[in-house]
Amino acid sequence: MFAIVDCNNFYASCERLFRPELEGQPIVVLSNNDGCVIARSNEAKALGIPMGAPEFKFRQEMKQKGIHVFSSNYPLYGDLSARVMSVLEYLSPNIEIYSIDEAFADMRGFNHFDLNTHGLEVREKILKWIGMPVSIGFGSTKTLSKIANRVAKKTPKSGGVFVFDSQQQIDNVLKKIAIGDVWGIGRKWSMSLQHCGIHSAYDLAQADSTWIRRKYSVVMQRTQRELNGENCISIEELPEKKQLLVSRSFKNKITNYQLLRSLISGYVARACEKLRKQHSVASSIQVFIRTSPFNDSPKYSNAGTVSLNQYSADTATFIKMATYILENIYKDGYEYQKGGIMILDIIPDSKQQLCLFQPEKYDSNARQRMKLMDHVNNKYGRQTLRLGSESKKRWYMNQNLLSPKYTTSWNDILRVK
DNA sequence: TCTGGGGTCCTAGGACCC
DNA sequence: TCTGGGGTCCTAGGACCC
Repeated sequence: MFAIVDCNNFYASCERLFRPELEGQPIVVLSNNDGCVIARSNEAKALGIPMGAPEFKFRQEMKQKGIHVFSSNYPLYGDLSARVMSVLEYLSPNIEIYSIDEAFADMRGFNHFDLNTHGLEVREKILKWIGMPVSIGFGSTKTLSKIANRVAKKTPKSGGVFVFDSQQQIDNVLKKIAIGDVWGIGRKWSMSLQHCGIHSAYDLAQADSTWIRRKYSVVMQRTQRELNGENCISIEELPEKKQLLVSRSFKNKITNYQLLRSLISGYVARACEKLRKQHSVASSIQVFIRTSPFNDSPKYSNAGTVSLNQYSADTATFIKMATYILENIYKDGYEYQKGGIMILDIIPDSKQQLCLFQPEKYDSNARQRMKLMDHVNNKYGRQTLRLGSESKKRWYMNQNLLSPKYTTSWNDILRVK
């Protein structure tokens, strides 16, 4: 048995938490750079604001309809997420944090529990202690628990919790779930399946398995098996990242190499922080830059990768590599709209193969420096210590509608009269 | 004027090896 | 005239997720 806990309209709920007067009001949260809508409260959904809507196209409409619009505030969301996750130990000892607002729980061994009651209790705790509304679904596979979660969310009388218990009940629900709403079936596959007469989750469960495998892939076949109660996707506790990506769209188009370089350096620094935080090292880095795909100005996009013959997590080393790549792919005369870096070939620090001619893990001086830098930055805030090549402002983004960092910044703490 | 960011897994095809 | 069989590794691209 699995459970999935999913925060309702997470980002919108976070913004509402410190602005209780917004309860019942429509809210949307914008992507980085205030580009497009990435989260909506139920009220905003009801007013017809689509997911992914470009902000500038809907600005008038949102204003007119009295929708409260926020820039995304990741320090706030990250902190509230961590608080919600910490309460989940009351649900099960074995939790997999699946995304910022979702976690799976391994419910094996809970056979003698009344899962519905148990779920309702945990839901109540999270609501009371954190103020975050969540939905919880229980099913015999991850895919079925996702569907149970959907039922919990859409059925008010469920109280936010739904448990699949009989096959009859599963069949009845699956018949009502549109194929595109199944976890693992996206837009492309959904269209194709419907073309073949498969319209509901039930249809997919009943379809010929070898045909699914042949026409699509093992991936979809797995989803089908999961719908039929066969466990194919297991719980993984905090899997380490195999690649790390940091990329941003720029506030204004960039035509200046120096600025681009300093931003790219900042991205590298951020990625290396993440790398060290998960106690890993890596040997390759990729840098990419591109012009806007949306306008008529000349298009250019390029990327380059370099590898080291040694593993490292040293920011300076990776910045050097990134700069080398950038020098090679940068071309004058274009208006760059986006750039990013990817750290590849990541392995746990403890498992690295030492080099025959350099029988030391990455340079111990560098290691010391990074340790110090992380320590200072954890204590006094990001970029308190940074490398000279990094831009002072790491992101170069629009965030015109940003809410305070209520829970992570002393300066932003809520004042109560 | 203005269109997000960060991940995973699988497959096919090419280069290369013996 | 006729030119094998069995592998590995890497990369790019396409699907998916939140």
